[in-house]
Amino acid sequence: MEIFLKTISSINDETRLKILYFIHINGEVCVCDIENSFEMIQSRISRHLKILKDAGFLKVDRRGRWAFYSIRDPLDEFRQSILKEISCLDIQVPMLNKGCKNG
Amino acid sequence: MEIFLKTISSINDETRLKILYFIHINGEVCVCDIENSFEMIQSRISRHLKILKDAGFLKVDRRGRWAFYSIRDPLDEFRQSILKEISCLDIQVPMLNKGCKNG
DNA sequence: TATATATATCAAGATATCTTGATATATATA
DNA sequence: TATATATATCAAGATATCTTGATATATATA
Repeated sequence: MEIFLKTISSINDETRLKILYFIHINGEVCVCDIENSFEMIQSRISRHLKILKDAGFLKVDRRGRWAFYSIRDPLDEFRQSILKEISCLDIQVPMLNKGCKNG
Repeated sequence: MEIFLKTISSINDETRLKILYFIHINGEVCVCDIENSFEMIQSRISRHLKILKDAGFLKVDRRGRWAFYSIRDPLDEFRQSILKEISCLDIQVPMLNKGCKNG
């Protein structure tokens, strides 16, 4: 129940839906890529990424001073069905705008 | 997007999950059945039923002075997958306690 | 070693959601 | 017709969530 509600509340926010979809179509990105693409302040992005990660949608890979976020793989069937549904929503996300000189 | 968020926010609440699951296993029930089974005040139940109905999970059938709520049928694939996931959660709901002389 | 960069976290104010109690409306019954 | 019952809706206070700006931490570079 708590895990289910954590999963649901994580996608109950327009900003997080956009971030999740953005990562879904762009693959692995770092925080400042999202920061620059969406033109949102970093603390806001970081907070939403943490929520999506804790809800089981994202994983992080820290390399150097960067944190690279991507869709967790494998994703269980329920989260997959959610992601599929989100993909059908015609969400407007910005182009990827790499904001830092990473690898 | 708005419809998706309305669907998601409707299940982002423990009380509504319980009510939805309760209707799922008991079939058609009226508001006072839920009121008596859950021992919650009527305005609270009414509000949550409206949210679940507006989100596409429930339908109402008004007969006499009663409003009978049940799972909307047919239910689209996404809401079905949500309902299926909720069914696996081992949610504790009270026994059906009919609180009014209907039917 | 000093500085710059990337990220995470916290506090405070703003906004949204939930619960309760009061009230309005519609229908059934005396 | 008057009263009781079932339900919906509203206002107000309580609680949760979101955004911003400040700050802490870790790593890379000069």
